[in-house]
Amino acid sequence: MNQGKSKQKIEQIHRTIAHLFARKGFHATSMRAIAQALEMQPASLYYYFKSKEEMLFVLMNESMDEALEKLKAVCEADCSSEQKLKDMLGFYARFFAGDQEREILLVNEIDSLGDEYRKILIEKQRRYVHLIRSIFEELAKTDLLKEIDPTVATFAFFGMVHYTIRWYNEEGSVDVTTLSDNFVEIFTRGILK
Amino acid sequence: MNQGKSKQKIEQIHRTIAHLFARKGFHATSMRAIAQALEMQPASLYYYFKSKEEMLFVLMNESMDEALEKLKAVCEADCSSEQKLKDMLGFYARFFAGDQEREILLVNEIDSLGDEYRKILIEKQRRYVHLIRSIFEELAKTDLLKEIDPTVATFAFFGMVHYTIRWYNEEGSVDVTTLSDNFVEIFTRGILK
DNA sequence: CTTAAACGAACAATCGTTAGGTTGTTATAC
DNA sequence: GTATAACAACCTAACGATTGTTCGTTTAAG
Repeated sequence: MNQGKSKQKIEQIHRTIAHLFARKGFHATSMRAIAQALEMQPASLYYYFKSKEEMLFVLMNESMDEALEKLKAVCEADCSSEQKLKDMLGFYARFFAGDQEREILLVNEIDSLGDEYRKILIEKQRRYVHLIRSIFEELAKTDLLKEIDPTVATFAFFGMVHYTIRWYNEEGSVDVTTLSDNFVEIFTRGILK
Repeated sequence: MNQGKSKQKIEQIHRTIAHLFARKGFHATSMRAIAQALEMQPASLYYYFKSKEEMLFVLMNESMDEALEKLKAVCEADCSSEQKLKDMLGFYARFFAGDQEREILLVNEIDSLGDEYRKILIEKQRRYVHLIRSIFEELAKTDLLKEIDPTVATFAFFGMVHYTIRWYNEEGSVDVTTLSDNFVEIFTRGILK
């Protein structure tokens, strides 16, 4: 039953590494700095990961799978496409405003991975973008969407949400629900009266 | 009159370095790689820059000054606040869709700078955000703006635009004008009919 | 004769990584 | 119950490679 490497410990290690990678960047974070943060010797890290690159991949892959799973649930729900859009926007805004340090890696560090690792994540990202595009296409089919390029719409949305990790502070004056609601309103109806 | 270091050569050097920093990231680009791209020896770079960090700062500072100047022109124009908003959105979208490699540095590599350099840019960025916020406040005063947090609106817009450099290709199916128009439409009136 | 613009060679420091050893705990054999 | 094997979870010490940078020198132009 025991798979060794107790779940708890592993989770703490992952969290610490994600924190460092997110704050300083992958290349600017040395194995020695990671080891120090975990009160370990650099060599000990190789008991948990086979390389520095694998560290980054494992973290990103976890986040990606989680995001993909949740998004799929929203897309497969039995409701109108307009409701789906709003659900999706809401979920996504929350997701990125919440556990930021993991998601910042997905946005910033894709190119820090080698070809093999990157290919895996790009493929998942492709499925991801496809799911979101499908919502826009549904909207277009029911004639609810303006004549806006679906690609532009998709990435305008990604940009809006992904960028939250650069400025948003959960302890600040804007709470997550307001943020999410504002995003939905801006994206669907715009900022002007 | 001749300040040495002919303008042309310097410009080419800056362009090449910006390209490398933008594509691979600051920390992942070595001085040797830069030298090779310029068909120089690593030591020769120190005739033009006193350090690697100064390279990054000079590039970012140039871009920042350029952006700030242009934005100021838009904000000080004599026209309605709604027109200002649209001008600003248009200018900004174009700015980022155009000379992407310089702007990607502004968005991605702020934290790669040491404290002194970063402080200078943060201050300029502060002035920048303030200019944009002032437009939103003007709109609110004339009761054109919805009840949306101005901070959220500002950064929603930044996000939308800054993210273009991650996906937009000028040679693709969407031209810059369409992109800019779509951004303005989404941001002011939303994607739904 | 000066100076701009480069060069080759080397510097100390740091990088990711590995080899091999030392613990403490747990499961099995006697 | 005690010895023994096995293993997880670390360690120390060092490896070769690469990092940003500096040194003193050379070349070309005015």
